[in-house]
Amino acid sequence: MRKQEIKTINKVLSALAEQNRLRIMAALRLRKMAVCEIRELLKLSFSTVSKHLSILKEAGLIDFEKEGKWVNYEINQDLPSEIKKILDQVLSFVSQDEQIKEDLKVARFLDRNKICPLTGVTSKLKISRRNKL
Amino acid sequence: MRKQEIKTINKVLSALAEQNRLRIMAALRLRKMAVCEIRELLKLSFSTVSKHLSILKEAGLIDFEKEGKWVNYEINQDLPSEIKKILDQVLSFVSQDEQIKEDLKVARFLDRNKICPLTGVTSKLKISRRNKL
DNA sequence: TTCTCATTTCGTCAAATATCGAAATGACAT
DNA sequence: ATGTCATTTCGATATTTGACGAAATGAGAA
Repeated sequence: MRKQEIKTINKVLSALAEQNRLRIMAALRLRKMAVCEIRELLKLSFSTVSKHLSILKEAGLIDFEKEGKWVNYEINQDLPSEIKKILDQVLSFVSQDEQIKEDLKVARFLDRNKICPLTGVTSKLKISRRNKL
Repeated sequence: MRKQEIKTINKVLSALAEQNRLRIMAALRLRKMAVCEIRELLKLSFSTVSKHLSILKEAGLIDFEKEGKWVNYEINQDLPSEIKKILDQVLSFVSQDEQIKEDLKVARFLDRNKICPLTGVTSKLKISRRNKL
């Protein structure tokens, strides 16, 4: 079995080499968050946020746990120490960034119960479900 | 002036998030190298190698100096300490990789004077130059 | 000046990526 | 079992990226 650290690190670096995913990681360092909260923070579509999360998950950087109808994402607590060091360095560097600072302020006050019902995609769903029958 | 650490780190991470560029960085940690040596190591075309080098340069990770007809690339000695820490962590991690280990062995014995003249792209160039007149 | 040759730039192509809206999923409440 | 709702998956599209060969560049040699 050939050692392929380069593959591992490549996945991690690729996952981190995107602004929205860095914002997600920075926010998750503050606290665990549901997808809809992250969506509100980044102002992206659900599908896009979900994709970003799956990339971070695939790289082993984050994990999730289900809580009722929500899925809470959090930074993986069992990261290999070398990867953890890199992540910490990266996140401590971006913590100086104005956008990230603002994100953290916003994230403190995000309330999933207020944010999530307000997406307004309900009626269309009903119709398409009805057609299926 | 808005602090944009996220842009900076994004450039660095994007530059490092590619296997061939990681191989280049690992090799340059061993010693400075000319483009043709790097080309030989990676077995890619000159244009591709040149592009990789420009991306690493643009991210501030490497520098070059001219030496006669060669251009020697080397790791930037004046990296901000936070970036240097990240780079060191990344390179120390990949140093365990089999491909990288092999690269380093090869890099020790690469001789630019033997490698570079053997590319065999000469005659075509002469023709195109002649047409220009 | 003119030639040579290492390197860079340009144009193109295929593959990968970021994004979206629509539809599917799946857990909880009714 | 049915409906609701947060989330994921799918399909389409626009952009970016990695790769190449051909041509341009530019410094040193002749």
